[in-house]
Amino acid sequence: MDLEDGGAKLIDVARLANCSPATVSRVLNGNPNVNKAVRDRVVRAARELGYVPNGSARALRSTRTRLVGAIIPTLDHAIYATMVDGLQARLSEKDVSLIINTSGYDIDLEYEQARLLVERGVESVVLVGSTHLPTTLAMLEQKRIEYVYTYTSKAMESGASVGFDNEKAGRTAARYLLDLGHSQFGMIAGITRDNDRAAGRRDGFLNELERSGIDHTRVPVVEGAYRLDDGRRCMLRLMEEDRRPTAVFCGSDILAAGAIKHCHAARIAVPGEVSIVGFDNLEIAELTSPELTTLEVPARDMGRIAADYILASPSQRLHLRQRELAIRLIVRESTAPVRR
Amino acid sequence: MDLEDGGAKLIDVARLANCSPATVSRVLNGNPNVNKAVRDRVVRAARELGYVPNGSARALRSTRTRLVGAIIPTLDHAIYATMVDGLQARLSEKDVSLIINTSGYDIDLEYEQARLLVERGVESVVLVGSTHLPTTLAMLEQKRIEYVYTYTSKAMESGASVGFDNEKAGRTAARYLLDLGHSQFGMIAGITRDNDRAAGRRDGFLNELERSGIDHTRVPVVEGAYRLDDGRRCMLRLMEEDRRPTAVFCGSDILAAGAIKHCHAARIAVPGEVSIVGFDNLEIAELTSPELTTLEVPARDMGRIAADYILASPSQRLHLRQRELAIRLIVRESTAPVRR
DNA sequence: CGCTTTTGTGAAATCGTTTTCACAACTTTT
DNA sequence: AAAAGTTGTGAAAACGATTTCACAAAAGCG
Repeated sequence: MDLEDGGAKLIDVARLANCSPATVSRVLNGNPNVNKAVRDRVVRAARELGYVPNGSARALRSTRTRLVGAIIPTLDHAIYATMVDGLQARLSEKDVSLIINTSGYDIDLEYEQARLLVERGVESVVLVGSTHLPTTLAMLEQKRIEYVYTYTSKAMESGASVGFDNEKAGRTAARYLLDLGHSQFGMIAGITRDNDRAAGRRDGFLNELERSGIDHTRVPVVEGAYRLDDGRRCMLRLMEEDRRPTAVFCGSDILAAGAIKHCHAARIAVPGEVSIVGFDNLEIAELTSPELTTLEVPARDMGRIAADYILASPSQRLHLRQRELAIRLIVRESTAPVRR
Repeated sequence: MDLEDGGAKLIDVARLANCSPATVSRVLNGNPNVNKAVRDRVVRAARELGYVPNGSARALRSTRTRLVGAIIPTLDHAIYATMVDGLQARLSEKDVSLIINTSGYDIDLEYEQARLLVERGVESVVLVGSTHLPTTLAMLEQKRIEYVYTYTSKAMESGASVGFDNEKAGRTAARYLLDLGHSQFGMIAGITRDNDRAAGRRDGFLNELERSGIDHTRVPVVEGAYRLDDGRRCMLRLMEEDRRPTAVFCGSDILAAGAIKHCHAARIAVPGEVSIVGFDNLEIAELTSPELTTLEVPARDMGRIAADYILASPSQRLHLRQRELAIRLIVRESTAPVRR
């Protein structure tokens, strides 16, 4: 067996199988109009030579790359990592490869990354949320690249979306806490700048409170990055308010876990003095004490469903353009009726 | 501005800039031998047409794809997600794209994925651990594709590696617990099948005990998947032993967190009755109560350093082939001297 | 001022596939 | 048995860039 430089090419297979390159190409692409005998010869020749097709050449000629791009804020947050895991798993079942980029919540950087993805010839792009540069979307449209929003269910003029309604989720949290009899609220939100999801949760939460006659301008809202420390710091701030909240909604389980840690340190009883609701239902929600009441986000499903959309034929896609997933309230031990 | 089908190509830019395709190519690739005036015309023309190069064509002709592949067990485990995050961040600074595949700890699937990566023309591949099919490595070598092992520091005949010594880590845990005066041990290991890292930690742990005169065959070792539930179940099993261990080493913080949960449920005092050591230093290590003593794994650094290796020139690479990172013991509250 | 070297540019070949088109050899239909 | 349709195959063009080579013009040299 030759140890040639780059390895065998299609024409070498053709020579060995004693047929034309066209025929080899047909066999490799499953074209049925090839004589069984020839087909076998080709397959054997390809195997013998350890032939691996050149994807670039194939992509160039066929204009199909079987490449998908995803631009997410970070892989350091489990909800995105899990989403990508689901996405990748489904795509790779169909031999579609996933290029992934993290933007660190920076939509300008996101644009640069989208540009590179376009250059690479991705056929679809998965985005997170609905806040993007207009140029980013324009570029994708101009190049006829499918794109899918995740983590949001807002109806967009273009592009598909698979996610949930962040405002509704915020309202759900508010409703639940109101029903427990609370009237003093606080919120620890994620950084809302360029983050429609964090903003949506906050707005939904405040709106629902307002609807129940609570002046939302008097509800303290502090923002923190998705880190334990920030959760702790934010909770400290909330507890310094004149009227301490008895119920705090956090934009992420991480923030909530930090908040609980602060309460431990400050000897504030949870849920005795303050009820805490998280968001995401990460694994850590079962590790805090008390265990965390939270809203479950279907991260893996979003990835899978986004993949299904991408893999669907253009005609099937029409039915799948908009997909709102349910979020569930998971009641554990960090919430309780207000104490009189 | 035309809304043509696929968008402008290089030759269109050439026409608009009134020069040859060759010159456009030179400008786009930063070749310095181009007159300033022409260069400006080309840049302007490209911008005006919204020109985006066709990566496949470029890759085909130049045989450089600027594509890297990574095959990891899963993104659902923070240590891998974080590693990939670091890897991607560094690579994208240099406009290198990362294709990622998850193999679910299955080395046969890993081979299939490697094959697809080769077909896509990746120039390097990042692998996890040192357990791989020989065919996988042979294929990469035959195609002259660089590969980097992570999470291991074993000296391999070929390929580079960046990681740490899992056995040494296991010994460190054992030493620490021995020094606290413990003599009854147990271990909750990750699934060791096809997982050299999990096996290494276990072997190192048991070897160090043996060296201190403890018959390692009498140290109960149970294996669990990296899930809270498995940690709980495994701890239950250990605590049913005739001689209850007073010190348990876990192959992952997740398992350790599960173990602690079991102890809570079973009213076993940690660290009063049993000391627990985790592995990874995930965020959750600060969330358990008591907080978890653990070994810190430099996940992000591994990704970054792997990227540096990949981005280095062939001559620089020689110095970087082997990189062992330190792991640190982080002492928190889940461990204490043995009780008499 | 002629001779070599450098600089800037374009024409054409090339990368490794897929696709289109043509065509021979069989089948089926009428 | 002639006309029409299938089937299986190959030759050659095409995909969109980069690279090689050639060559004119400008610059440097003695």
